[in-house]
Amino acid sequence: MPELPEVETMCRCVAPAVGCRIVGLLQPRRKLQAIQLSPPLAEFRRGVRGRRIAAVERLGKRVVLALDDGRRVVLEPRMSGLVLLADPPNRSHLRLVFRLAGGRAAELLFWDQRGLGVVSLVDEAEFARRFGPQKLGPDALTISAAELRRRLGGSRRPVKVALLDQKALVGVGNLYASEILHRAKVYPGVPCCQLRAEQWGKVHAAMRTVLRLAIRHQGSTLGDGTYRIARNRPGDFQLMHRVYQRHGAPCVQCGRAEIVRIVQAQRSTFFCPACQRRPPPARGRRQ
DNA sequence: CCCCAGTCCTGCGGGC
DNA sequence: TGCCCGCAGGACTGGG
Repeated sequence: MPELPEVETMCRCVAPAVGCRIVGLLQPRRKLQAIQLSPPLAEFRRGVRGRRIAAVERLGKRVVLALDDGRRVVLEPRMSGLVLLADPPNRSHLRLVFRLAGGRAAELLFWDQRGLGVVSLVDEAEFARRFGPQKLGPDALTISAAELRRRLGGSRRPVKVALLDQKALVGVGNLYASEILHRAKVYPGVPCCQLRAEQWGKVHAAMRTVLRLAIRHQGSTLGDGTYRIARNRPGDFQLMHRVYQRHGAPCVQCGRAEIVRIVQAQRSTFFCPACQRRPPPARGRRQ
């Protein structure tokens, strides 16, 4: 499931598409549901044909192609999508092919096994409305510790659930949220409003450490194997996971406890009960 | 506003 | 061998 490190890796891999002109758009129709395209294919094709790709940018967990007319193609991999220049995991789940000319890449591909991905062509106004700062918070790699605390510190939600809120900050998903809190030694169930400033500092530092390290390792390829990088190779940050999907295994940090799996907001959370102690109940005030 | 539950989708693994 | 079910969860929607 592509989160910030995986999407950053995709953006770096498709950077050679910058400068290319889009000369065609194909939607291979196999026995699969079509992914959500907005606007629909014919209008989308008219909109991108002849346009030059001026930039490839990451917006949280999305890949954005900035076109030379000011419009943007926003590619959302969601659960199992990939943005690639070549060598998708297979041809049967290839959803969208941008034919390119005049540069260093021949095609830009959107591949998606599960088909939950979404691809949109938007003008300036629609981009601001759907993907602007009202909808999406600052990037997890550039937000300051103070801003993180300001945006989440008042919430009564468990900190792990709040880290996934893309209105507060973008880029953190289910996998990295568990890894971040383990490094920060913060119990995932603690309400945000009970975290002290010093603990927000630790969460912020751990977030930067984990995400940067994961980018260096080109992201995490999980058991389903759908996440691939260039030349159809897996990432390797999964080899460095300390808690995610390691329930029942000993904690590599303390060696004293087994990693535990719980469910929060219908999603799996993994943590070490020794390193990430549940804080004592608040005292001193009635109720 | 805040927060939760349901929905979309496909592949896979468990149970029988 | 095959079928059904549950599960994986990012982002959106509807409702309390």
